[in-house]
Amino acid sequence: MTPARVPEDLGPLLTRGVADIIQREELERLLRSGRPLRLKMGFDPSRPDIHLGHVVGLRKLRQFQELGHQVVLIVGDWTAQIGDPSGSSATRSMLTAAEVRANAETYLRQFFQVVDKERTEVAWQSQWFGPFTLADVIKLTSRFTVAQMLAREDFAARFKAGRPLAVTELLYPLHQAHDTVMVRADVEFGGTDQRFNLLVGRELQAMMGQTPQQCLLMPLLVGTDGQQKMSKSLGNYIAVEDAPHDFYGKVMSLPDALMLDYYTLLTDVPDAELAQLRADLAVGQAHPMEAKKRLARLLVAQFHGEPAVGEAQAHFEAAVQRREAPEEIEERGLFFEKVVNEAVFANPRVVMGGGSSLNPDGTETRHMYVPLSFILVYLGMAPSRTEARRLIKQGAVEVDGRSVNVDEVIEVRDGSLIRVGKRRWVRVRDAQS
RNA sequence: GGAGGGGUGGGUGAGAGGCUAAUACCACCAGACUGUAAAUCUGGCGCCUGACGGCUUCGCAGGUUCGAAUCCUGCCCCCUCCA
Repeated sequence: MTPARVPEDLGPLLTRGVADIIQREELERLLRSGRPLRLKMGFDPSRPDIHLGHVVGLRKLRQFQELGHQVVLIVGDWTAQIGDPSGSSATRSMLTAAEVRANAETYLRQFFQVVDKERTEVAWQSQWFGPFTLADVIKLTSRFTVAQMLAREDFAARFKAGRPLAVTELLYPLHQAHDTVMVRADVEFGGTDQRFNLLVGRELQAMMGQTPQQCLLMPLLVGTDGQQKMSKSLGNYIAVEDAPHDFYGKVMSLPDALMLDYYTLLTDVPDAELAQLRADLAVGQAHPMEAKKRLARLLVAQFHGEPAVGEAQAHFEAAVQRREAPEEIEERGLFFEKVVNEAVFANPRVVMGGGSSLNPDGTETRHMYVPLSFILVYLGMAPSRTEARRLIKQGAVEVDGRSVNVDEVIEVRDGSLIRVGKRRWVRVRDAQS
């Protein structure tokens, strides 16, 4: 086994993007020993999409790999098939074996965008939990007391408050600890919210005669809302596989206050430079927008490659900053005649109509005269006429570059361009059937 | 098995017979401003109606009332505590 490289300065590795290390001295000692370490990280295959929140930890893994350490990824397939009644959140449903496999595949593809595949071992939890019997479960659980489990603050809080706490939830940390024992982890990586689970791993290892793993806790990345941790269920996430221009846009929509966290946790921009940037931003020397654009470029490059950057930024500048109509506008077909008929039927007192006019080049253009609110609903740009009217009243709608009054009967031609809000555009086509 | 608490608009959560299409906060949508989809401010946020106005909503089904999310009955579901 080739020994791991030992950097002179362990500082950056162990401080940047690290919230806490349990037994830092011990971890340093291990790193200096040159022995390749087994770095454990688990994942839940019920959520296959990797977002930037996960990337924080993956980058840290990668940094360790660069020194020659080995990642052991635990696929939580067994747990995922059992389901998770955790906390107040809706019960996570059970997945079938096939779903788990498909999700794992997706996950791994994204995982290896950051983590080095050559230095990764993938372990499936069902390898050891598959043959687990009730006797094994009892043996495992008998090593712990309820009081130990209640040491976890959120368990204790819920218990004390009389809120539900499922028995299986108490088992979760034990599963994870057992995983640790099975792969003989030297270091386990996880978010700060995983602290308790990782600690249980240490205890179990000690009981089993293994050296307790060191725990590397990563800060939780705040999501695009600027409030809560990034998570798929909160919808405040930026997925690794978001299309480049979407990805770029989402980064730009981050509250300014979050920028430096993202720089720190997700890029390699040196600490000194970031300190300077922070100072410059504070006194107005640096422009927040420029700083954020740079962040967006760095991240797009990281996940989509350098070539995608220019296009993503150009798209943002045109669509958002200059509010130009996008290059490609979605076309939606309407059957003009039918729309007119139905609109007349609904509002017999309003004068409407349709027809076509001759163009200089001899072609014909069909058009119709109908209240705009109808058209917005037909186009799916508003869920109801009431909502459509609201949008129009608020001045959010433009047809062929003209703003419109509420329920004015307007001319819509085959090819008309309709804009709702700042960034929803549709080109109307007469589908004629 | 016993006792108690609760189900309200996307979420949290007020309301306890008319003043309530239903407080507030969050989310969301729009507008203004700007440096962006940041921040801030303003407006909106059931459906139908050009508008006046109308209609349908508070777990489900009935009932009492001139009038119910609010009271009664039955049912379904959730939670807590004691066994």
